[in-house]
Order: sequence, then structure tokens, then C-alpha cells
Amino acid sequence: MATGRRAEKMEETRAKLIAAARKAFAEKGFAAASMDDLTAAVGLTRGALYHNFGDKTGLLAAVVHQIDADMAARAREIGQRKDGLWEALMAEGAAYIEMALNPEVQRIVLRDGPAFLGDPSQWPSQNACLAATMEVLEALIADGTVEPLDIEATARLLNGAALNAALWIAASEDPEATLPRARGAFERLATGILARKP
Amino acid sequence: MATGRRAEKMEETRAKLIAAARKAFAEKGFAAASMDDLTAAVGLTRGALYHNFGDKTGLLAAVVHQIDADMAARAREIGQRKDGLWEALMAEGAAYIEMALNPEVQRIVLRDGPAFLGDPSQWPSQNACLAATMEVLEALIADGTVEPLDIEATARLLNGAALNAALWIAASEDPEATLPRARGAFERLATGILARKP
DNA sequence: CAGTTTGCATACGGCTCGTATGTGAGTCGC
DNA sequence: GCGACTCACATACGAGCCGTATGCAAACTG
Repeated sequence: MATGRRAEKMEETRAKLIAAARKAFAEKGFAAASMDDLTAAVGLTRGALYHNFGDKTGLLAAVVHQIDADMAARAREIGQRKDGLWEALMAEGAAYIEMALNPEVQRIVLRDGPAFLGDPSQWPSQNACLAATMEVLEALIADGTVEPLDIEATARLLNGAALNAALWIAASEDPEATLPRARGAFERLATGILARKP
Repeated sequence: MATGRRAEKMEETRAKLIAAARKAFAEKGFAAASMDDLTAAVGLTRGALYHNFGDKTGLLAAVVHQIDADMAARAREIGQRKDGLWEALMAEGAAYIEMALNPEVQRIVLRDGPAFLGDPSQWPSQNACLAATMEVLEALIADGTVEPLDIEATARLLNGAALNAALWIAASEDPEATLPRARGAFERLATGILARKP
């Protein structure tokens, strides 16, 4: 394929800009981050940015996409590492909670993302995370562990609960102490979908 | 108290500015809303704004506070209208979901608010909503309907789930059809905290 | 009724974004 | 192997917005 010197360099500048943006957006927030400063930090100008990403929100979208992809991959990996399906579901929930503790994730994906890119439930990567949860749910129902129910609705609420738990933890004074509380409450709520033992 | 012509007028301009901001922020979003346009729409200038609210985010905070107060009052009222405690909890959850369907609430409180005012779990009004849920939970535990558990953690996750459900509904193509699904999943999850019948 | 306070308007500076234009290195046809 | 073309990126410019400093007139005070 040979890619060519041209495209190769371009991919490198894209990567540099995204990396710089990840840092700047996380530190100052999207609105307060100056594109001049951001590009200068990696030895470029706004010209490169507008050529590669269209506009400022285009760069944000690229950054969010990258972070989201990382998260989805990690969640899937963690889920597959567990043997029991139910344990996998709980582990995925816990993984979401822990990942959302990352300040970068919080600021960029959870706070600025929705404000400047629109509702997150439309984002492709979010749907990937959701799909992972839905898969596990489906298996759990086939398996009899969980009573038949609205898979999508349940998956969305579970993810939402986990997400909110993460925000709470991050804002708390003692995150280390809050995390197990959130985990516990999450698992407690989740038992609501378990099949009643006769 | 006599308030005085001065303070009376000032309260009026504050109200006018908040009302205009509510409209502008909901339509264009906080970042894209021009303070010049916004103030001119009610026959004022930015001078009035900076005198009354300090800066742009100060106005946003005032708007969010007003909307949140409305929401908390409504949720409380709906909860008290029900007789059973469990029914009250479910009704409050449903109320949150329905209120978050309001585009104004979505855009200003759920999307722009966190981005420009910081984490919502710090907002006074959010704590009010949470307090309402926690009260009901406490009563339910004393009552035996619900097993003892971490009240705050559970309340936060319940509210988070409801909130996320609302976002999902609003983004869906057929909100009318999605609402009952979200409600059902919410109630299903909530049963996780019910005491096991011996 | 004179002096002070103050709610709001006006004027200004600085920063930011997006576009329009320039340029030099890489690429392709012959 | 060389000239023309492409295109990634830099530079230059205009417009808009925010926050502050200043001005003014109406309302309060004694």
C-alpha cells in the first residue's frame, strides 16, 4: 500500500493534534482551550487543524472518539476475563465506574462532550459500550439467570447508573471510600433483574 | 419592608434577564448565545447583566438554579400525592424522567450546566432532589419494605438511572413509545432493593 | 435640598474563531 | 529526469464576543 510520505506525515500531525487536544481539553476544558496555543504546543498552527478536522468541534469529536474507543475495548476485555455471565456484567459495571474516574474521561467525554457534540446516546462508541452490556444481558436471559425483560432499556439504565456513580465518586472528598459504596449499590440494584428463586 | 422602588426594579430586570437567558440558552446553547443579543431582547445592555450576575456563567447559574427549583418542587409534590411510600418512590423516578424530556431542561441543566458550572452533584438544587429521594428511602427501610442499605449511594444511582433514561427517551425517534419502556426498566431495577420475602 | 449611592449604559481592549490567500514540499505524467 | 500539479500547512484578515473601566442619571439618605 506504501501509504506514501505524504499521507504518513499527515497521520502523524493528526495524532499530534489529537494528543495535544486531549491534554488541553482535559486541563482547561473545551471552551477555554485556545486553538492557537494548542497547535503551537506541537509546533503547528491553526491551519493544520482546520485542514484536518474542519473546525474546533471536529477536533473534539476526534478526541472523544479515541477515548471512547479505548474505554469500549477495555470494558470488553474485562468482561471476557470473567467466567460467569453475571460476574461479567458486574465487572463491566465496575469497570465503567472506575474508568469514569479518570479526569480526562470526566471532563472531555462526560462534561464537554454532551454540551458541544450533542446527546451522547447518538455517539457510535457509546452504542458500542451499550452493545456489550446488551450482549451479556441477552446471554443471561437465555441462561435463565435473568427473567425476560426489555434488554435495551435495562442496559441503558444500568450504564446510566454506573456513569452517575462515577461522577459522584469523582466529586466526593474521599473517592477511595466512595467507590465501594457505589459498587455495592450498583450490584444491589442489579439484583432487581435476577430471576426470583421459586 | 417596603422594598423600595430601587430594589423592586432591580428584581424585575433580574427576572427579565433570567427569562431571556432561559430562552436563548435553550435555543442556541450557552456557548453560542450572545450576551448582546440576549440583553437587547429585553431592552437592556450587557451592563445590566454584569452588574447583576457578575459574568456569563453567573447568569447560567441563576437560570439553572431556577429550573432546578421548579423541578425539585414538582418532584416533591408528585411524591406526596401518592399514598404508599414505594409508589411515591416510583412516581418520583417517573417524574424525573418526564421532566428531563423538556428540551429546556435537557439542554441547559443536563448538557450545558455540567460543562460550564462543573459537576452537578455539587449543585444545591441537585442535592435537594437527592434529599427527597433519600427521605423516601429512609422511610421505606424503617417501614421494612426495603432492606437496610447505603441510602445515599442508592439514591444517587436511582436518580442517575432516571436521568439517563430521560436522555435516551428524548433522543429516541418515538419518545411516546420509549417512555413506558424506560419506566418499566426503572421499576424493575428498583425491585433490587426490596426486602426478600421469607 | 445637597450629597451619596447605585443600577445601568457606553466605550474600549484583547482574545478567539473561521476563512481566504499564499507557499513550498511531495507526487505524477511524459 | 523534469516540469506541472496537488495539497498539507502557514499566514493574513475580518468579525464577534467577553469582561472592565468609565460615565450618567435616578433613587435613597440625612
